[in-house]
Amino acid sequence: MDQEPLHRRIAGDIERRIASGEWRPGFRIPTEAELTAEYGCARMTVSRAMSDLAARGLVVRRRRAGTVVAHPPVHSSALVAIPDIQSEVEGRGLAYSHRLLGRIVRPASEDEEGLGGKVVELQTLHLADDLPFVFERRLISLTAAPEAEAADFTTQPPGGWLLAHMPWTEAEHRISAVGADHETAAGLGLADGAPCLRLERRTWRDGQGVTWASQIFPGAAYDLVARFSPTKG
Amino acid sequence: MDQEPLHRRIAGDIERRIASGEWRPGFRIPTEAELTAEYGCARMTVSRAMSDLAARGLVVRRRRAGTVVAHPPVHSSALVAIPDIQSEVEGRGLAYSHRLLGRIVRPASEDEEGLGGKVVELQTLHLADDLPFVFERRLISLTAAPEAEAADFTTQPPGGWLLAHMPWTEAEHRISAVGADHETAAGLGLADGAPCLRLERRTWRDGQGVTWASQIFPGAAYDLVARFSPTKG
DNA sequence: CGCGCATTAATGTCTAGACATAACACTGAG
DNA sequence: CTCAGTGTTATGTCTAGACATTAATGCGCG
Repeated sequence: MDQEPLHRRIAGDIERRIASGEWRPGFRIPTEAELTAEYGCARMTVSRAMSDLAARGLVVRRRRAGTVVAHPPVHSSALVAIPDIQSEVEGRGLAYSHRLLGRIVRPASEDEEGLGGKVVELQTLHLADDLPFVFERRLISLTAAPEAEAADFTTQPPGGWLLAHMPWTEAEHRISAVGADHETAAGLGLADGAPCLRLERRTWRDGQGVTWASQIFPGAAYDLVARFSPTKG
Repeated sequence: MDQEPLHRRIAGDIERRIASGEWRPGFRIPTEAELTAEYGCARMTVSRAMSDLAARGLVVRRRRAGTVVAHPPVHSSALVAIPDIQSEVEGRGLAYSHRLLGRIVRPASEDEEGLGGKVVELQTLHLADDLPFVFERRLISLTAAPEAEAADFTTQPPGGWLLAHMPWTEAEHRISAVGADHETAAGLGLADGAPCLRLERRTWRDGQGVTWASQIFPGAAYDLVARFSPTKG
């Protein structure tokens, strides 16, 4: 009944004392030598435990000065995960489906320069149990992904196709609230101007724009939710 | 000019090959024995490099089966950081200020049970260069934070006060789009029903509810934005 | 007093082993 | 053919050392 390796137990002991508030930020933790004596093990074992805590940002280590409990970051620290639509729908136990509403190939306009010369423009409606869930407008760069011109987006939604075919190296998300325009409202079955959550997503691969997507969720039906604790990455 | 420790160099070499796409997800990385021979070092050194990569989620290690490049997570993987309002405003080079619009102490209602018996209810308006930026409603549990009854929220906004006085162990965020109700619209200087971004935040300390906050941003004026690359945590 | 230098206490890296453990692969019995 | 046992392989943990690096500290000199 060993189960837990020693270095994990040591790290856990320390973490518990930090989480409980017994050791507040700035508190200087016992040295490796002291912990080595306390646990009766080799220094490397203690060292590994402490390095792990340092890597997770719970403590700060400095030579000669010792190891102190880290001050929690003041900024950010709070996140929301943005799910893949299909996983999200299926995760709620609903049947996922989608309909391709429009598809044209056209030259990129001026403000879409990053996507190169030619793009595919798509309109897709994502449904959960046959009810409209998300209205998506998407541009895919044919410079970055020429295969997209031949891809069949009626069987696979464009997001899933891209995930499989074009890994990205950089992305930008933008979340905002908008009133539904006429086309969106019609697609989602809402009144014009109804509040909706818009998620814009742009991705690049090595500096070349790959895709731009605007996904619009009915405000009443969908929330982005995240639950987390500060110590867990 | 050594600078970089060997284990870091090894991990870096591997990471580069993963990032470049040379080693795709599922690819089986050379074994520790092979890398040990290649770099002419002890196995522990290679092991540490690989453990670090595994801890960061770039590779998956299994006994006997070896180490393979991890498949990027389908869910999450995409995040938005939620900033502290004051930092956000000041980060844009604007002057931050706030006004306490209302403050009462009352018993918690039924659906606020998690907050305990008595709560402080606050309405605060956050301003950027004296223009309305966020309308915030907040409840603070007096069970979890009795000092809140005496705190002066006209000098320090409740979010900042809590950050300093009550560290949380768990939090939940919820982002949604709503139409501005009459009170909110008045505070922000919008028309009733104008689309707004609502950020709800609940925090707990050891299972005891600490606070609930609803922050409403004018849809036209504010987006949550995040830019990132997949390998960086 | 203040400045520079040597001391030394702490972490950082690395080695060459050892044994433990998980899981794939094979083999022989039924 | 199937299944249980067994061997093998790769990772997981741990040790007892060694030397390197950093920076706080104290000390002596001017």
